[in-house]
Amino acid sequence: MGKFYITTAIDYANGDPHIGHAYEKIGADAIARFHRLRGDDVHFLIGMDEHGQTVAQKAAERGLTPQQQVDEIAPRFQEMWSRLEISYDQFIRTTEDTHKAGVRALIKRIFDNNPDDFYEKSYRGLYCVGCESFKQAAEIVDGRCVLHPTRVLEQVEERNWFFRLSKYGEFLRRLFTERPEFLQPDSRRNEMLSLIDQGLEDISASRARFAWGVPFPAPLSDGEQQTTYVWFDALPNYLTATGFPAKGYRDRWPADVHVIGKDITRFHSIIWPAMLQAAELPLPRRVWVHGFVLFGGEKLSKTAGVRLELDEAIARFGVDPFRYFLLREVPFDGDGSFTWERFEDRYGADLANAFGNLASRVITMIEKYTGGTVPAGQANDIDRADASDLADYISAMDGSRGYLLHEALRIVWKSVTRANEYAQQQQPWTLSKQPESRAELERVLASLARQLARLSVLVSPFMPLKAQELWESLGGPDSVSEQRLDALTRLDPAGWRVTKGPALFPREPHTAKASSAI
RNA sequence: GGCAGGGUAGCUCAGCCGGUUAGAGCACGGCACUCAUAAUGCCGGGGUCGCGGGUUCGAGUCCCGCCCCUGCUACCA
Repeated sequence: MGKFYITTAIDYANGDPHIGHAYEKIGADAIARFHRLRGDDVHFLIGMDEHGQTVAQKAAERGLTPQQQVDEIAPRFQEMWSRLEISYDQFIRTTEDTHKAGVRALIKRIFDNNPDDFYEKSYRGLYCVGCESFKQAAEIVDGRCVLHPTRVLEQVEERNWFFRLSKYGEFLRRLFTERPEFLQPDSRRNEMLSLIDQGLEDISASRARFAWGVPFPAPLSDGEQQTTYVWFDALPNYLTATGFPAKGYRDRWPADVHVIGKDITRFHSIIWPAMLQAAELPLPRRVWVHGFVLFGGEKLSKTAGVRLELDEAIARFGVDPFRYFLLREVPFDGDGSFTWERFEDRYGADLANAFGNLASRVITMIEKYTGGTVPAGQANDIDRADASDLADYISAMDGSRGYLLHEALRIVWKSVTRANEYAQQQQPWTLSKQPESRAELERVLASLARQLARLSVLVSPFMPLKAQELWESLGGPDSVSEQRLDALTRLDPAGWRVTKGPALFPREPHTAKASSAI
């Protein structure tokens, strides 16, 4: 029991939300909901990264101001997150005044506490006018930018503020070594350690070339006013969202976990902690790096034409099955594939047949055999086996071994299978035909109802709507989200009035095997 | 190129410090059952454990070489 501040990467306002964005939000949402089930005071942050050249450029192309452009995109993300039942508590936008003020305060704080960490330096590099950015050696072939081979790279020199990241190599190495949970999975931590081994280079903290951003709080020595560069603008959102530097930010900061994609590991595990250390502020407790959703093994990318419409995926079976599928099929510590075939298999096997049908058969039997009231019964071996699974479920969800959401779902389905096996073995339908077996029948139905009630709670972080639907169908009090995991082994639905509703996960005629065979 | 991880049934994967007939889920086949969304349960078929050497009484499990895949190798927000 305590506060739990969870964040996701802020999304760049240069397009619509896609499945990659959705995967991260859905995973973080499951973690947030899990913590609410534990009784934690959860604060779940999502947001938009709205500054930078690309946004300004896009806006210019459309004859809009950058602000108009981002004002148009942010609501589209928010609508999608609502649709996906993402239970965020706060939606931050880097164009908010409080964020901009917070960024400047953070930078000033570094100037105050470690004045040597910022210094002016001329940055020389090959600048591609096509990309409007400096190019690294790997992106240059025959002296030309690989993306714009017809343009000539310009040798450009720019004077900027630099941040002394190199100073923090040893600090970060100790952080990763002494607090291995800080950065997970292990593979990501090892990559960052090897990066530190290679030696960290200082990074620029301001830029002259674009104005759509936060004015850097200190002018250069010649008086030139520059704009805060990406790291110092985007990363602090997690801190500025708490109100920093206003009093009270410490009620929330530090974040308990930053949930991010593997492409931005370095920013969150190297640059961000170094910035905070330079400002002498507490570091986040952990950074969790998830993998990517591939589409049939291919990376989703606009250029390669590999894309999957979120709308289409949601429309297929609804929001909850989509959430379930992503979190079950794509391991949260690595990459995984989305395929329609797999989605249909999972929906049919796990949701319609195993889980949905379990709910259906149990509720029907209670209606038929005990008049719709859940009978009373003592805990049995099944409850003990479920309790053991519950412990595994918690350890897969609480971050202690990483956020293994796919693992948690696998464990829940062990319980689903156990319930179906139990029903088959006990055969309440047979018991119902023998008046002398009445007590036995009630024990069995009570057991099945307990199992189902627990399942609806366990499944709720992943499928909040369906979990609530089942909870209501069982006649449970309040809402499923108000239940507590620590009370789950004592959860007793005896006396609840069940109501059989429509199938939880209807099997669709056109996906049934019978119709696919001609 | 360097560093890291991986290549195990049709598919997705488990197999810790080497030890009897290599496991799970899905898919597939058969049987049972009827409470249920033609759902469920039980049984079964199916694997040269990337390739080639080596160590060992014994190797997916250790060592060497090779092939293939993935990630990282820093200024894109």
